[in-house]
Amino acid sequence: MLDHEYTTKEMFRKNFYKDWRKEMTSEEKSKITDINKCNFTEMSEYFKAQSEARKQMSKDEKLKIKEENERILQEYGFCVMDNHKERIGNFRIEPPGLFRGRGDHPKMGMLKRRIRPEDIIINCSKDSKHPKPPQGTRWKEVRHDNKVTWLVSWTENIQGSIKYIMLNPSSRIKGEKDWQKYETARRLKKCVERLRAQYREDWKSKEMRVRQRAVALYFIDKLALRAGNEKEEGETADTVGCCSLRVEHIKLYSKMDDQEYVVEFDFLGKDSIRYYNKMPVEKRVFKNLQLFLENKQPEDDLFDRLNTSILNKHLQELMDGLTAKVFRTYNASITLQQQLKELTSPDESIPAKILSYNRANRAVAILCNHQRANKYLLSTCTEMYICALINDLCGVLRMVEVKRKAVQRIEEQLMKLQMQATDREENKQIALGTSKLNYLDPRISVAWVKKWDVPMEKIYNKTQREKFAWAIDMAEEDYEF
DNA sequence: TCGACGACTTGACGAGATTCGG
DNA sequence: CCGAATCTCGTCAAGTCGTCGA
Repeated sequence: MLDHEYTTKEMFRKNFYKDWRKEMTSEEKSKITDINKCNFTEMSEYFKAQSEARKQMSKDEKLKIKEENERILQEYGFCVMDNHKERIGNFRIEPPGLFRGRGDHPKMGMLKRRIRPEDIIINCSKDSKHPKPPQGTRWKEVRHDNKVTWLVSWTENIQGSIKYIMLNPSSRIKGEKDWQKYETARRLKKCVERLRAQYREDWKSKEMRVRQRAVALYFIDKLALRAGNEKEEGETADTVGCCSLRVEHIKLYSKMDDQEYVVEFDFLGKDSIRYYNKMPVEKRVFKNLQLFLENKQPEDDLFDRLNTSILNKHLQELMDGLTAKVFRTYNASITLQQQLKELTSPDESIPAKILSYNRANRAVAILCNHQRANKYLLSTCTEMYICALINDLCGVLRMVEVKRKAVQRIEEQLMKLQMQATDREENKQIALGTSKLNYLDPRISVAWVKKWDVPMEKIYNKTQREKFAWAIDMAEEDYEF
């Protein structure tokens, strides 16, 4: 880990040293008294050499390893559920190591223990043959709970939370759940205008808790914020979502440039990814926010009469199965559908259509704030490279006398390059994967692909096609979210 | 109502595999 | 066929949300 920045952090070193001491013999304890005097480079070099050796392996050796991995997958990577052989998601146990939280995590550097058979709970049906524990050991428990989907669980020692082994996204049980999720979002589509009218009405309520609820819901709907559960202080990095926003996370401007009633958001969200946004809001929202801020300190809750449990109970009353996160799914999917309609032109080429698709996908990723670590410098180099390539191609086109077909091929290649360059340029800050995998009803994409005769694999790779098999099966070109 | 706990989804990230131009 | 660029896929942390008992 020595190469990584976090090993220089005080918290990381302190936590690591504290846990390390617990593992020391008394002799080591008296000898090793200061982490800053410890030199780990020899170990570091050893592991670097190992990874170098791995890179240098011959084709044959690499193939051997690949075959061995495949054998392990075949042996441990599958189970039978309801008479179907299903792929298991994460069948390898998590190895020990030093915990790396994200952001400013108070527990970074702590020792993540090795998991032993005695930590493991197996969950299977009574009559099934489950894996035996290694010789001379035993499982913590073997149970038969058919109300849950996990096959194996254990308790992790950093946060004390439970970890699971579950099925792959391609499995029936995950696919059905996914489908259900999008069906709930589609039901929201049918009543969202009613709900919007309702929360706008609630902005005027005489009850503070109702107003707070209504403003929070407006943010969740309009900005696709997450619900924002309370977190235990000192246990995790300090991040927030909608309901847990604090006074210090927003700023109000009655006038900014040419806009009125602007709210500026600046906070760390999930995974300590920064959310920064300036949004003009309606006057009534603005006035409410001013009211919520009255007589509060920066570290006070913005919505002091609200939490996720209250909000979700309210939502449940408005629509069966409705919770805060459904808004993210709904808004992401509806945005994709609208954008696809808007951006796709019937007579453009396949590469151009794919660019349109990615642009629509990108609009959603931006809505959901799915950012990518900034690799600007690197990208700039590739951009220059691509520009050079394009120039070369143009030169070729101008200078050389070639047959019609060849010209056409080069032109196509040029256009494809340009499309890809544009795509890459626009993609620098934004990661499309998460929204594609978790928020976009796959049937929208399937329908689009069928309608425009775009090959499915241009949109979904192999794993994605497996995960969305249900949708590929189900959706025709006229599917409407 | 409140907090703890349990189950499940969502998320960034990086190593290794694959692709592609020369 | 080689090396760089890109893609894929696994990993595991960090969320959401429901339930349960006091």
